[in-house]
Amino acid sequence: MLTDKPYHHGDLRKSLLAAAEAELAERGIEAFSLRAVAKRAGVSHAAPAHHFGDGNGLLTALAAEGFRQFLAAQTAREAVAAPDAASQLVAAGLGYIDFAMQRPALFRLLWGSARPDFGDAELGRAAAASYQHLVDQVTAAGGRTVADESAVWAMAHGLADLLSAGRMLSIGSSAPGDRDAVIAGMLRRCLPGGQGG
Amino acid sequence: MLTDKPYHHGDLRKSLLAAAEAELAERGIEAFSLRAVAKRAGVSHAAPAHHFGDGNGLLTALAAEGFRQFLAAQTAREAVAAPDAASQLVAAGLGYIDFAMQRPALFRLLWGSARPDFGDAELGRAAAASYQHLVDQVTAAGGRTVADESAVWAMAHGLADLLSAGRMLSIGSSAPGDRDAVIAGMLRRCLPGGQGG
DNA sequence: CCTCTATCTTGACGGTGTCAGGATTATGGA
DNA sequence: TCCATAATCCTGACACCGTCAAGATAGAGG
Repeated sequence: MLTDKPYHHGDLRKSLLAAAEAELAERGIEAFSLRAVAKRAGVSHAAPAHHFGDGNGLLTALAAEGFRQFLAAQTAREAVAAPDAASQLVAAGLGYIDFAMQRPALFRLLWGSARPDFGDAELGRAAAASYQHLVDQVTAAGGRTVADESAVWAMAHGLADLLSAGRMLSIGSSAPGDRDAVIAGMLRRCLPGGQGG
Repeated sequence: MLTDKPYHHGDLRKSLLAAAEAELAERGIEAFSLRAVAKRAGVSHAAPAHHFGDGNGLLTALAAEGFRQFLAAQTAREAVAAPDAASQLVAAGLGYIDFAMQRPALFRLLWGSARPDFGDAELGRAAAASYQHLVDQVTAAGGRTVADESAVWAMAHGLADLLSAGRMLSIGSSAPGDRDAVIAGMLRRCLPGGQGG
């Protein structure tokens, strides 16, 4: 059928995920509305239930996809960085922060929301893959202790959270090139082999 | 009148703030309900409006009070730390993280929510005081650059956010004493005078 | 004592998530 | 080809939510 509004959507699941991310970006996680997502996708208010169960189910699926893109942002930076382990680890941190600044709403969903079900298998795999990547990078850079691993992570995450929320204006308002250099310097302070810990 | 339910509450404003924090801790910011706060305070659903305007107004007032306690958590750690500037700065970081772990919901309200009105005068003062304290501490410790200031902040904030959300189990699950030592070591990596930046 | 104001309640409105039941379309075996 | 079955989507309903309007009650000041 080629009417204006076919009863079956085609790929509603994908459309709903895209609409959900757009709604998230425009209204924020705290004003997220399942009915608004359905309306944006041009579908009835109860349609999402057949694909995701409830609102948290939709956000769980979106978070799983988000974690994959989060990891991709890190590997994208690594691909254009120097091949030594330290540079690769710094590049991963820059990718971590890229993602947070370019898609702050999604970053919030991944790290600052209780709505996704982190017991979900698919989300669990995506999140674990992203964590494993961190561990591998730190190990390759000579990290041995828990502090080695946690330090770079916390530094990258702290910068990502503060910058994406617009709370760290001193760095956030500078030009991207300068910003990268400053951030890289801070990440390097946390590389394995630092004092303490 | 000494009946069971006097028409006037006495200090409803304070009761509502306490009820709001309890609701926040139990249900999270994303499920925060103004009516539930009113019910917990034993008052009608529209009563909060007379003291705070709307829901965001209540959360704005709660955030202002939260920032004061946030700063107090830092100075409490400083009071029992060595007097040199570096130790004081590390102590402030430990207090930052104490607050996040002991009152995660409130920490989320301060740093991860769009609901408080950060243009509000009282909240602005409280937040600025907390930021100024950081700047003073870093300056006293010999910090000169933006990176000096941002590095300790980001490290403390990253640890606080990840630990309070239960995402950094390697450190979060260890005993408080050991945890403090590890965290202090990581904070020291970010002290002014570090390489880079 | 009486008025004025602050405080709190009740009632209503539209919006939201979720469930039940019905309508429409695709699928796969006869 | 035809039809039963499943998948997909819609309509309607319910309780809860935030907010506004209007009324009731209590305190404060002349």
